[in-house]
Amino acid sequence: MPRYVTMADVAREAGVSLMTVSRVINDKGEVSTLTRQHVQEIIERLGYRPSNIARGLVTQRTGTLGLVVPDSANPFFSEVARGAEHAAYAHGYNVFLCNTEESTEQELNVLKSLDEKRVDGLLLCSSRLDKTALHQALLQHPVTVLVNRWLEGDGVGAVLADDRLGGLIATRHLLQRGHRKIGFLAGPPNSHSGRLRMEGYHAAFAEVDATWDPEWMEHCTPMVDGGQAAAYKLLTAHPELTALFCFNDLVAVGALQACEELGLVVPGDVAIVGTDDIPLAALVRPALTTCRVSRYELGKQAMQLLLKRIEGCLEECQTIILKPELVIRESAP
Amino acid sequence: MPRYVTMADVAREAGVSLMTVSRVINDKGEVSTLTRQHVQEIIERLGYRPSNIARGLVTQRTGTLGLVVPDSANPFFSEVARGAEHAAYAHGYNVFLCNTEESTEQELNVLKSLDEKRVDGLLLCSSRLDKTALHQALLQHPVTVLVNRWLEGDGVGAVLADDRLGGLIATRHLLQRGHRKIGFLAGPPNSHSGRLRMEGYHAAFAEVDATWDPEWMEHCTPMVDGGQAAAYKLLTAHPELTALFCFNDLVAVGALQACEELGLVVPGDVAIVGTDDIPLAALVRPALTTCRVSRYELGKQAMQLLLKRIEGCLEECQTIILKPELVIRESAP
DNA sequence: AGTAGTATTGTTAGCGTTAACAGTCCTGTG
DNA sequence: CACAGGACTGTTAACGCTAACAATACTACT
Repeated sequence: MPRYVTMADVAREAGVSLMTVSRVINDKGEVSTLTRQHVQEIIERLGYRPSNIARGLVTQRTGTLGLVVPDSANPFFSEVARGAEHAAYAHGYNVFLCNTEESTEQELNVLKSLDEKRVDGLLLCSSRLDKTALHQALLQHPVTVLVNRWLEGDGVGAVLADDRLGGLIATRHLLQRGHRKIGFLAGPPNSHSGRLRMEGYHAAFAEVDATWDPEWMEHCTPMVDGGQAAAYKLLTAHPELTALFCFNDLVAVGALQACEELGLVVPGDVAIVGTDDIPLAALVRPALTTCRVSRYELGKQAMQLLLKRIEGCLEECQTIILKPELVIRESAP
Repeated sequence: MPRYVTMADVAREAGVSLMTVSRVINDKGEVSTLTRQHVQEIIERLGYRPSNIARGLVTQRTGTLGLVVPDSANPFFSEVARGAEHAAYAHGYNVFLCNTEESTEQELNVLKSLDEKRVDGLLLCSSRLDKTALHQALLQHPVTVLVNRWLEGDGVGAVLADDRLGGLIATRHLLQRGHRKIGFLAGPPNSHSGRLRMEGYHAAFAEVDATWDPEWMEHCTPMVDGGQAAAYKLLTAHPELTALFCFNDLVAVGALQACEELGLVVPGDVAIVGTDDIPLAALVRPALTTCRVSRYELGKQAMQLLLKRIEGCLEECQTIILKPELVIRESAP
């Protein structure tokens, strides 16, 4: 088993001290160009790679960040992750991308594990933990930024889409087109975004003095089959519904499928509005009307906020709120 | 800045030696139940989390694996990643998921960075590096498994979809339906899978003594817009084509869009076969006929192979080949 | 030549953990 | 009662690196 080449090997080979090699590696001035070149040659020749873990032990910084998402295969989060990773790379950080698989238990596991890895910071997307559990978990971590989740009180950063506004403009659009009986596929019961969208949904009804029925709402897993099952149930139980507002686009695609099964034409019989504008939204037929916040931007801004916080900006770097816009396509013209 | 709690803190508080705490943490027998409980209490109370990096320094194992993919937002790789992550988690490992953004430069960066992080093993998907560069890069890494890429010679593991067979059965299907002029959207020129699919594509023609024209092939980026542009070009230049075989499903979706633009009906005017069976494939209209290898399985098997290799199985744990199957849908019935 | 100042290099200690070995304290046996 | 042998606990020295300080060599002056 060939050991890794260490700095000591390089130093011996080059006939200089450890510190000189260290200075060359970290480009900390104070080394004559001659020795620098010589050392660099040896490094090259020996294929030396400094050990980040030894370095981390002494500097207390690992150059590593944690990025926690419910499901990295979900196009929403994969775009957020891309934005976040780009920003991190640009600053010389690496990222641990962790899935919670929508399970709070797994989420706690992942947080613990990132803690033990001594990540320099944490980007936590759409946490499903309740307030106290989240608070408790974050106590351990030095610097954290939440995405799509608000936690009152102490200094964690947050980047949010204005979900209430999203629910509002989506529902308002449907009401403007004359719909009055609008179902809501609400996603997981413990989703914060889901609750805010519901608020917006209700607020839109209030704006036009229309009333809504709590029976028109149905929770579901935030995926295609969840949306399909919930839409099927809702449309069967409430044939009076002429529109559906959906927790996200995958759910909306599920709703599309349910309509097809039930022989309902979209948007003729039922109009459908999704949320997120995932790539798929434009590709399904009919293409989805949906509520967009740039996911890439969300991830990028969040990571930049995290990096600023790591560098000590705490007062000014608290919360960023991104406004959604409605993308009107065929499913609810 | 509140320091992390260290093992020394726990030891002092509990009135025992460092080693005793270490033994409790690692569950290495030889500790009386009484002290064990006592120490565990203190650990709990102090919220102690062992430092993986200090541990890594002495044990020479980080409990961390590298997973390198061209684009984690691509549904193909995100499923592979899921499979791989699950397998890794099940064995107590964490995973660095890294994107190469389809750039060889970025790929080298990422590999270097993982090396410096001292990952215990490396899963490298669809590497775009050429033979010597790849070989060179892997010299540094202790244990590696390649996915979707073959590298002759020395001991790296590999998990492959039988891409040649995939190209063969897809093209054979089209030939059986009477198509004779079949275009090929070949993906990036340096893609190994692409080359193998081309072989299969040619082999299928040979089976029925038909001939193909090299002009029917067009390279493209492996994404929707790449496929669209290439399909547009190909179908304009060669109106005689009645079918397209595509590097992957995203490319196939692009081809679908190109047909729409050109007023060509799928499958009536042009039949389209994709590869990979990403979730989108079943959702677009017309739904895509495509060639599937379980991506989740691919990732899982690859990770299991990697873990076995880490544990020392080198002879028996070389190569796994997964056979694809054709999923027939509307785009090429 | 002597000296202050600067550029360059070296030395020491310690980051938080574990491997390896060295005790210490029992318990049962001859 | 002495003692082997297990059960438990402690001590020491790394792991590979950098911060902080110490030493040396060189430069340009007076």
